[in-house]
Amino acid sequence: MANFEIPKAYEPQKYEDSLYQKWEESGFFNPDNLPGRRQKSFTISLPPPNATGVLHIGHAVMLAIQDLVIRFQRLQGKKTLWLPGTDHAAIATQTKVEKLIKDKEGKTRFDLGREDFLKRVNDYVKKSQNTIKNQIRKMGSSCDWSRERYTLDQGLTLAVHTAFVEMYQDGLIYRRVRVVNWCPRCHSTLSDDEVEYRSVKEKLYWIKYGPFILATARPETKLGDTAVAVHPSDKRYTKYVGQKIMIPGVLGDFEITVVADGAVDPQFGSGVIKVTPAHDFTDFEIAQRHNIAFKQVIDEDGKMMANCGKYAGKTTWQCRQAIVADMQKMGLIEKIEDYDHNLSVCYRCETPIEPIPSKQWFINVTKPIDKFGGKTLKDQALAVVKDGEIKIIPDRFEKVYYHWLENLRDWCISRQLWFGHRIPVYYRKQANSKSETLNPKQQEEIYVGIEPPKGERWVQDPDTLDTWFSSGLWTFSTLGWPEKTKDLTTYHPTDLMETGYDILFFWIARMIIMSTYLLNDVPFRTVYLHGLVRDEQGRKMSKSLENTIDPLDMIKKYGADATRLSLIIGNTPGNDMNISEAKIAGYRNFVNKLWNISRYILMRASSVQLIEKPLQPKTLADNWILFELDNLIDFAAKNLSEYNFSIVGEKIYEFTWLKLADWYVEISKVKSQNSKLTEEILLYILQVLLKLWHPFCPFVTEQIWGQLHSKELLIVQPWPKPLNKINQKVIKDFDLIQNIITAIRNLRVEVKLAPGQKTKAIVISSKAKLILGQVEIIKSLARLDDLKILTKSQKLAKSFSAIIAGAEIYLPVSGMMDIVKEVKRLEAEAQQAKNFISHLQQKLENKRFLERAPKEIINAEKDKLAINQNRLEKIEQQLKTLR
RNA sequence: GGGCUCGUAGCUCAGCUGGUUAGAGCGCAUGAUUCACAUUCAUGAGGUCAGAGGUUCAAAUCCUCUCGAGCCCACCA
Repeated sequence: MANFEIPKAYEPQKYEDSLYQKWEESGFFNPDNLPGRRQKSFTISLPPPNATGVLHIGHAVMLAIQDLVIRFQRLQGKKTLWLPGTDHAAIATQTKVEKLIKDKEGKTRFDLGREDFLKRVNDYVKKSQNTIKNQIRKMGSSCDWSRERYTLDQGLTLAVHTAFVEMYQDGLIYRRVRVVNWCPRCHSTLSDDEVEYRSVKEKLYWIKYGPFILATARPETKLGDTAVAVHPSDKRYTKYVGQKIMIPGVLGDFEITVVADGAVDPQFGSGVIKVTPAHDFTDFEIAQRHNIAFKQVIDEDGKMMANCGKYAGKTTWQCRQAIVADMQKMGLIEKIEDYDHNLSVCYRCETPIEPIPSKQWFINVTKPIDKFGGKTLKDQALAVVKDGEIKIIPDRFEKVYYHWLENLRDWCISRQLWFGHRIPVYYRKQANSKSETLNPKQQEEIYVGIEPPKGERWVQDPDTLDTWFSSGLWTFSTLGWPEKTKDLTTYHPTDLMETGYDILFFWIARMIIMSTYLLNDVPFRTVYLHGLVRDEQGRKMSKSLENTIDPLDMIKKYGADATRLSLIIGNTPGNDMNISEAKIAGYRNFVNKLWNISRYILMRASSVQLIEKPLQPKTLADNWILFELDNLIDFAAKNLSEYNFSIVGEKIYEFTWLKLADWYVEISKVKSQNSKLTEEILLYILQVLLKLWHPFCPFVTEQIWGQLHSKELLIVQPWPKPLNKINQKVIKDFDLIQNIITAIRNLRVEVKLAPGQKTKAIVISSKAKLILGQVEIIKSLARLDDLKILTKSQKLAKSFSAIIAGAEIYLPVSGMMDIVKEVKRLEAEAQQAKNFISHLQQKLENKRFLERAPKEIINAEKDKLAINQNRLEKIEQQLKTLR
């Protein structure tokens, strides 16, 4: 016995923080400090959480998976870099701070002014940024904090400006008036992807429209109508096409043009639509095709403009009520129907979107780029996935990606937010201008550059860039781009991008677009998409349902290792997973089991040391467990490098608990097995197992490793190598021994023997020699005081029996025996065997089966038949004896 | 309207490119506690693999349809 004490139960809270500190101090999170010669690099860019965020279960999955991969690759001898950072998340952060100020002081950002407001936001970010970073540490994430970045820091800002200028110079960034998604609350544009849809019950108004009757969900936009459109082949309306018609309206008659356009569905409604070019995307396009004027009637606050007469100043909703009432009075409403409608809302504040015309900056995704041989941004982004330069897991998302890209329209990148990267564009104010704050967008003279231009009267564009513009550069801006740094050449392209499928478009696609254009290279080789985490009933977690699971609570209660295991095992890529506290508690139990297995091994070892020399297994059990371990090492390495995490976790779990703890450890307690070799084998298995488990549950494994008198931490150990010495036959042999033991235990329960009570047993088997060799083990694990082994069947006194493949087992009767019950049990078994035999016989009599099935299958079926026929025979003999 | 995922024991899920008498964990039942661990151990009950067709010697696994749950995309007023 070793002369040290290990606590009976593993208490993660006692060790985790100091272990993390030890790792950080070791410097091994930084690839530059890793020991040994490491040629290949392996890089992951951490998807940067919002700087003001707090760790939620979604982050926890992401961190668990990425840390698993990075730790595995580190054990594999790679130069591993996991680069962390935070995102300024322009719209999310600004919205959050605006709300805080509104709630506390009742002020808007406009009350404070740009400068003050930004100061408040930056202070808030600074204050809360450490929260998320420390929470990332709590998960055990082995990321290189020395390379940590923030999307608004100096280097990344330079990258953003450089990217903008380069794209502008290549003509890929342009400014134009178009109808854009406008959030009246944020007071900003949104990209198409930042718009979400809510299905709502609304009204559909059928209105009389001059000679037409048509339906609209938004009668207030009638004030901005300039045309009516019908389908070119719709004969009903041909006579009107090209005409200008006066339409009676609530503000008097107004003139519209009738146009024919393919966008109209003649089957739908009356086949006529009113065209409001300024406040509808389709209508804007129709108007452009037919050169129709547009009339803006809704302003940036979502209110009706001065040109709307008595409706001016009303919100669109108020205006709708008023205008409908007025139209009803005028008899212009034909009917009103209930209507299920998709309402577009802002993805950050849920405010309904108003399409309004506005002059904004866009990225042209369909312009041929000279230096790429005429390929467009779209083409390039499509090609790298189609050509397999980037692999998406699971691959079904590749289709989703193609579909999105193929339908991508120009990306609106300017935002009227204050928080974010200011657009590096400057306008020259006219010298004679009186106004101090002249709207720069009306100026003609423009300068686009990384640094502000020299000279007088230059005013910077007030707008900021879409937050996804800067995160699109994340994989390389964090490595020093636009400088040609050593990090950039060493670690880019990154190897893995691991994130939720919900930001495939927002982020993954944008990164690919930006990287293929700016670096002429992919940002990453593999994309692994995880699913959403839901509650145990599969519901989305939300505060209102009170079903959220806070990973920090779980870490406190069950430990980071258990939390990680529960998020990885049973989780497959692309599919949502359900999680419950019970599941986490289950893995807490497992972690404790691993702890106690180690405790047993360490306490029984006469000297604890790393096993470096090759082992020579002696017994059947030794050979068996080492064979299983060898298989496990290979299986784990292969599948982890292919990103099959769950199955690997399950297999190591099965090995640890069901094979090692339940069998080998129990066998090692048998007196006859008590040898120095057994101790060494146990130590060896432990040392291998800790390495295999380390990527999954780093804390407990590192803590146990600390007992093994290793010079170096577990985190930088080499991945284990299989011994490759073992004979396959041991599996079958050991199987028989296991089955005999289980069968006896089974009989003991059947017979209601007290667990502590020893009994006698007789085993009849052709493999008597094998069994004889394991007699001590069988006696011990099955609690026998005597085991008789016979080769041939012979007449025995009445006894309980278990007939298994390869052996007959008899338990002599002590006292009275319920013969009727025992006969019943055996008859049931006989019947089962008969059914199976006839099933096999049918199969083997089928000519087509014999002709077409592969030889191995046929032979396997024949073997099964023989075994079961033999078994049936034995059962019937026993039945005869009993009767 | 287009596309995708899922439907296997009471619950959560494994079962890959078709070939075991369909598995695991939790829960449940019975029993066990000096001897690493009750955050434990032993044993057991529980499923015609959503339904219907088809392909095949062979289908939970491949194809078609139906039903049910959910997600994504789309300019249908």
